[in-house]
Amino acid sequence: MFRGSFTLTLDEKGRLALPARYRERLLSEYQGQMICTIDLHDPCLLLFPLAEWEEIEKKLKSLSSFNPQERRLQRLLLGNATDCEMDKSSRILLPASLRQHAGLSKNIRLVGQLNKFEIWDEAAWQARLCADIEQEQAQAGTVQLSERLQDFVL
Amino acid sequence: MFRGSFTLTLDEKGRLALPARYRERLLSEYQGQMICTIDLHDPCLLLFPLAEWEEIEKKLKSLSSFNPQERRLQRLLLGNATDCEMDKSSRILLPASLRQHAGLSKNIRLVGQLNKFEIWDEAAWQARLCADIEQEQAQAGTVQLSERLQDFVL
DNA sequence: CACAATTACCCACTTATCCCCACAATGAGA
DNA sequence: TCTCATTGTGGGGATAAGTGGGTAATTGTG
Repeated sequence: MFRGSFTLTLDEKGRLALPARYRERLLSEYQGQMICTIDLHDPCLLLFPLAEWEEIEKKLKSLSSFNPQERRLQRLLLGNATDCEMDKSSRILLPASLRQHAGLSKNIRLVGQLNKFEIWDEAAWQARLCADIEQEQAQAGTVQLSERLQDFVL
Repeated sequence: MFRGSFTLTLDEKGRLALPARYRERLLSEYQGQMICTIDLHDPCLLLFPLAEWEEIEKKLKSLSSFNPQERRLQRLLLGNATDCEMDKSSRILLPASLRQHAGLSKNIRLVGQLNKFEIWDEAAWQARLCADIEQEQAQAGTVQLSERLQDFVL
């Protein structure tokens, strides 16, 4: 599982060098096959090892072609999913369209999220981080928690 | 399974060159036999490998000839289904009637959707993409999700 | 049967992608 | 502090992909 966050740089060709600490694992466990797609709710990209992504595809497959909401989900996630194979320098090439979606500039933040990574523009990430912490503190004890969070123990 | 999206161009003869990354698979696995038909809900075409299309035909076969809605579905999908065999340059010829239905101009977007591709006019695809993302973000947490989506985890 | 229109094949050109190498930056160990 | 090893970054050039158009073959129609 992936965790932690890393600052990286996107070079002029749109390539991203993955942190050295993940390389061996991504190569041996997943043959360096990665899938990158957009996030639906935040201005960032999602980077999955292929095997993990295929789990998502299984779920997407069972959604209805006639329910507009489910179809939209399929179209957005699948339509933007791009194969990104690691090159021999352990870099992946992010297509221009995806870079644009997440507003990626040169400074990138790669965030480990269990079965995937999130790819943020560094500035957007910082802003979001501050906003999230603020909101979490502001609403402490005041807002109705979801059922799952009711029983969440750290 | 197919995923990802590609910008392609329709030439003056109405031919579409399929992305190189799929060619080998479409040839070896499906002998280059494709079926193209219209989509019922969006201004785009659907492109199936023949073997995958035959699965759809099985389902269509089991629909009632007396239920108007089901009959309509049969008529639209089957009536517009066209054989499109890949030529030796891995191109398919899209009939004028289908091109017209999807409003295809020169710039095309081919979108992988598991067992099929969607074929969009690039401008229409962009517009739809923006609209979908907007809607997805706008309704976050506010709209009732379908049962399947309630527990959808990325 | 002949003609026209459409379709398939082939070749050539332009553009983009991938592979490789080189250098810069960083950190560890002697 | 110097040296070496590893990681991060940049870019040139080979190769393949995408595209356009000429010509031959096939189909359909009068």
